[in-house]
Amino acid sequence: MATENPLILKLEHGARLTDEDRRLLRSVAVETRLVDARQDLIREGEVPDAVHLVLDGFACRYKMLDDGGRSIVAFLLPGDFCDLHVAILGHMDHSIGTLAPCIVVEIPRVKIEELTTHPRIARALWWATLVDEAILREWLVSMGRRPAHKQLAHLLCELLFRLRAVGRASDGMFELPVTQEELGDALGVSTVHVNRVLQQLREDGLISLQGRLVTILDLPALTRFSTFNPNYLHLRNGPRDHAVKEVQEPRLV
Amino acid sequence: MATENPLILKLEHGARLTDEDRRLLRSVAVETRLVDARQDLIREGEVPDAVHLVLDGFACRYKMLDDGGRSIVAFLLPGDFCDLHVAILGHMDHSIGTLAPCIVVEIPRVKIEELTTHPRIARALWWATLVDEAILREWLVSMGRRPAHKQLAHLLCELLFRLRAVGRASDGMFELPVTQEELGDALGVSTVHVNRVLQQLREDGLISLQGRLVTILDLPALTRFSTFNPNYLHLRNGPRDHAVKEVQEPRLV
DNA sequence: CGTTGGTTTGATTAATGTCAACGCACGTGG
DNA sequence: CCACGTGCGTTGACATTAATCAAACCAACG
Repeated sequence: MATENPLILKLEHGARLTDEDRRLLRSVAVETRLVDARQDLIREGEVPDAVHLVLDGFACRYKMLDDGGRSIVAFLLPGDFCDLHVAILGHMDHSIGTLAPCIVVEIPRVKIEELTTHPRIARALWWATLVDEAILREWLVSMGRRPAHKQLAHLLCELLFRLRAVGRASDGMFELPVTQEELGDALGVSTVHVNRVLQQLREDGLISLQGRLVTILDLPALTRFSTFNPNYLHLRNGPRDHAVKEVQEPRLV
Repeated sequence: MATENPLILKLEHGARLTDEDRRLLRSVAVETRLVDARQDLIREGEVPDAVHLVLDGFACRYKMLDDGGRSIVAFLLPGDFCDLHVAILGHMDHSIGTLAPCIVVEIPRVKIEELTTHPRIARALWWATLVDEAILREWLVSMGRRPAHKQLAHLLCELLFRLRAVGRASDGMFELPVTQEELGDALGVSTVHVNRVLQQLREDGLISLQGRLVTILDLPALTRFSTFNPNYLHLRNGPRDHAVKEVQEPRLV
């Protein structure tokens, strides 16, 4: 099922979708576009009127600093929206760029408005936004209170869970098409330090790296080491676990 | 106008409210409750069904770490919602506690749903959520890429702008009823270091501290020093600038 | 007064940054 | 097929930032 639309796979965690919902969601992901690695999808200050959705690849939100440094504040994985919100905020306060080659869709704003007339989809999109926020909070905790090796270990756990939720990881293995410099920009740490910390995790037998393929060798140990608790991702236990009992839909908006 | 309902003052930055909207918003802020300093409003894991709104005082979102440390991931100022979202996510992935004595309102979920049937209010609440997210991103940048003194300076600039937006700061002065330990928990820095960094800012003539009263002595210099750019707060230039031309209301939800 | 919570100081150590160089794989043009 | 350039990973020596530990200090308050 790894080739199923990652958006749907993801949103299933946020709301109980009907076949009709799924059909509708599939219909927005038709006019795909292939974008090279290291291309900007949107830049800080711009006012786009379409919403970008990543269907495949690896992208990020980032801010440039005046000293030329870059701070990556989020990784965007298959199924992630880039700028669902920007219509309300007016202009982008950060940029979005690909890290690896990506398949993206540009969804016109009217289409989004149409989607959100469907209560379960609207709820799922809210859910996705709020999970993004929860991830930001957890990154802040990592950045502020965890030493670099635990921070990196925590990030790898998060990526494993998020990628698994969209069928992009299996058996503790996933692709991380990112340079150590980019990792450093996400961790707030120098490239040199990323390299050393990575070595330590390998020496400790927690992970292995073959090219850009990450293998989590001992997830329980890595989880313990980084004090990772997946609660903040608000995923259902099993992906697509339809056996969970029905919850009311509190149409917040 | 500093005693006007801070929620309304804040939301005016996010949408063009009508008198009717304002009347409605005022009506939710009636059954206020006084909460002592250092009390939890909600704890991680709980599933509250009311929404908390801070009307006065100083609160924070935080997460506890297993080593006993605390990470403060947001400051909640007058006009800020604590948990507008939690209905959708199910359970809290962090706690919320007061730092100073607070006046809070608990708004039942139905009331929120009623509010969001009004398009301008719905839009304003979306806006508030997205600004919270933007603030998180900026904190992440600060944490990852700014040395502690710039990080602290940046935070003070942010607080000045946010408090000014709700009429709680004037002339570059505002109350910061927070201990240095709590500041450290927010900056991801030890108490001792907060103290030293604070001294430096005072020695450099950028700020002054009399008790819990912060005075920004040289805002342009502090802004430059911390590379603060208020864009991410998405405030209108002048508070309540009704001269701005009408923008369409993209009822996202 | 003595206690308590918060701030301040100094000495020492640990984490991470910076600079500089090297190695290695890959691709490209001669 | 080879020489070279380029991007990325790796290493070592050294500098800086911030953590830790411990103590002193200070004001508020019962």
